[in-house]
Amino acid sequence: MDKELRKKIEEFKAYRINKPPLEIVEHYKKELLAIQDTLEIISGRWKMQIIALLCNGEFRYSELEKGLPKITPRMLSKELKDLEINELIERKVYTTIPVKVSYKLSDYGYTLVPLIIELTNWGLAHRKKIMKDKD
Amino acid sequence: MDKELRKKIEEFKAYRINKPPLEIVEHYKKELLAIQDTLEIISGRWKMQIIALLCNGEFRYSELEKGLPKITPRMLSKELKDLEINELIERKVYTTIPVKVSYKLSDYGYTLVPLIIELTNWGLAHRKKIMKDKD
DNA sequence: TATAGTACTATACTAAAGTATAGTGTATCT
DNA sequence: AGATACACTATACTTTAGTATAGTACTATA
Repeated sequence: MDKELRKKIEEFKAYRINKPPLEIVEHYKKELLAIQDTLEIISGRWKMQIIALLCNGEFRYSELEKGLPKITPRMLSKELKDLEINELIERKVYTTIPVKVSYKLSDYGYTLVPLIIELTNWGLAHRKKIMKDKD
Repeated sequence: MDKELRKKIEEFKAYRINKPPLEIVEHYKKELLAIQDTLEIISGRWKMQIIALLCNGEFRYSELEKGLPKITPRMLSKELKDLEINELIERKVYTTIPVKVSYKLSDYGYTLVPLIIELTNWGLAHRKKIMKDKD
């Protein structure tokens, strides 16, 4: 465990409160809600795969379909709509014939980067740990 | 958007690849899997609430029930089992009569701290943004 | 012998997330 | 007139997550 992490944990522990369980949950209510909000926005089978694609450029609907061969159109359009509602991606319609629609990560979408890095790092480390524990 | 964040985003963007969609998803396969692993471990209605409680001390099964009045015993014991399997929490049995069982966050569990902080901060900022956008 | 306390487990159900498959609207090309 | 391209939408279904409610195993105390 590196020094940076230790420090963060110690800082975090400084906020602990010594109260009965119900009061603790109440005390962290706002933070817990924030966590659930975030998780709702990025969880699910497809959200992060779509975000990963759009981190690498602007793609058309049909290109996204090619990148995710197992997604159904219903799911793809629903997920894109959700991401757009949360302003993480931008949808642009080209009035060519036939129409083309392209999607890209918005500047706001890129604010997810630190979170994406943490999710990735923790997951990679966890896999290593699980493997090591098996021996 | 602060300087730190900008820097992280620029670093992140340096890893972008210019390839067809299918190859991009393939290229980030390992990282996407890691993200899904992490999300699976901390997602759901109860996981973070339990973790939040256990960040603040050691609690008995019945105390956790009091902290989360709406959880069913089936869910509570299932979630605790999951968290224990992933070694995020430690279960200790006191052979008193009647038996007492207590749970606490493990040292490994505390490695989630940076992630918890990111999830919280992003969620709080997002709520602010959504509120501001409404005006 | 019956009741109570602790930490659960079992069974059946409902709700949410995701899948399968077919169809729509617009406009060009053959 | 019919086929094709693109970006979806509609309906029905299955799977997973979570809920409701009752019951178990152990032992002590009344």
